[in-house]
Amino acid sequence: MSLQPEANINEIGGAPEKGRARRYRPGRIREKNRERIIAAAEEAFAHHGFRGATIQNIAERAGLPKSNVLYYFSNKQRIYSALFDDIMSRWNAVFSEISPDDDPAEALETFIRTKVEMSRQHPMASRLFAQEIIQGAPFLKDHLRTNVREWVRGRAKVIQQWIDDGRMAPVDPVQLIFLIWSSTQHYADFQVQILMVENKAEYEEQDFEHAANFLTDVILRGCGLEPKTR
Amino acid sequence: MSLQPEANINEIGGAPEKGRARRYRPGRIREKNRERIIAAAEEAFAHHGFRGATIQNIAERAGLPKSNVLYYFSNKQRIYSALFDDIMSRWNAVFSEISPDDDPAEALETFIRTKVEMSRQHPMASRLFAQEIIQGAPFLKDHLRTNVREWVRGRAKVIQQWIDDGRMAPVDPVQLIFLIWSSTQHYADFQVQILMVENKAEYEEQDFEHAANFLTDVILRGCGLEPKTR
DNA sequence: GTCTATAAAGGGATAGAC
DNA sequence: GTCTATCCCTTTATAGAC
Repeated sequence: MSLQPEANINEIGGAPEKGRARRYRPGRIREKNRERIIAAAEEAFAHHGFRGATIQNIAERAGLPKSNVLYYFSNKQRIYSALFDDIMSRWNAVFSEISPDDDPAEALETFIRTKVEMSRQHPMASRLFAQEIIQGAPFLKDHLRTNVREWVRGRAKVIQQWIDDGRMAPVDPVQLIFLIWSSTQHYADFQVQILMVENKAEYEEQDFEHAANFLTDVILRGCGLEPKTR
Repeated sequence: MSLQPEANINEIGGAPEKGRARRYRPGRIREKNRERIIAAAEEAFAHHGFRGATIQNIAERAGLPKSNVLYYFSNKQRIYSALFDDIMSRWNAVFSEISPDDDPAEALETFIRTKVEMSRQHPMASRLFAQEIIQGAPFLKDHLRTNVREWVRGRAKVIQQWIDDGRMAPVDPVQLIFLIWSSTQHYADFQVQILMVENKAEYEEQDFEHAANFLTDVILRGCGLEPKTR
């Protein structure tokens, strides 16, 4: 994610060191290290929250000395913020492109399945986000109040239009969005509980399909719709 | 919670200090302080997780000096564990007394409404529990693997019986329990997000009723049932 | 039972050698 | 760009005066 295209801007300005034919582009190590730190930080913060996570721990996970981490990100907060740039943009992309002309069942099913898929592919990101919200959203409060709020209002409007057109049962659109968020994210955030209850060491591919099918069935039927797929 | 009945055991052994007619029972201050610490710790741990919370912060919230907190609970872990005694027992009581003879719609509706009510009355407890699970359940793993697992199996069995008797749609009982957990706890755990999106400073009484009505409608209909109340 | 003092360890962040 | 050494602060926990 956020990898730049092959032709790197840095190549233009960078003087090849002492004329030797180096195979590295300038900034390449930088990029790689930043990514390793980002990945390590996602785990650390998801595991312990902002205060509980330590730079030392992030450095260890990234396989770098502590001061190296602080060389790339000048302080703890910068690391934390950097994580949410990726997360929020991914997050925003789901269910954004709906219109009143779409088929409600199809659109909602895609929304649910995409969210379950995100829980599968980015569980750490989901947990990190959950931590931030549970802790009172100190860093994301503004973002929630503006961007997320607008996003929800936009989607709710479309759902309300479907209801007004008699194409689905009259349920509160905003609550419906909350229901889909909570039920799908649960598979990432409460993974340990689910695994313990189901007596498994880890998820299998079919578990997510099963979960997505279940949620699609119940929620769509709950909205007076019939699932299209399968 | 966990308040003992009026006749206090301690009264038997306690010598009334210097013969004066004291109005305190021995151990009464102790009890009161313990409760204040418990309440303060719930907030602190819910806010910052185990590592992120500090004894200093708990002491401040409780209005006691730090060493006083460590006098009552010998270390940080003891405070943390003590919290879950209360939480897990409350938690266990909900939806426990169901039988295959019960009406599915009525039983599920009660389950949903009780859980929403718990989110309203004990949001800190819910957040604390969520934190613990997201962080990998280091303290509750055993409890999940044994008690919670058995609890879910028992309830799922009853739901499955309802399905086999043709009294509700054939949905996965365990997934249904997860759905009800996640969707109801969401109102406590993600409170900040919900408030920001709905542009409110705090919840009002009607919000919870509205949420409970919505969830009852959608989930019961999703299970091929009709809500009884209202 | 309460509180001050303090030991011992760990945390974030910076300076500066390489 | 990398890494060691280090400063300074906070944290947990204990000792011991009151």
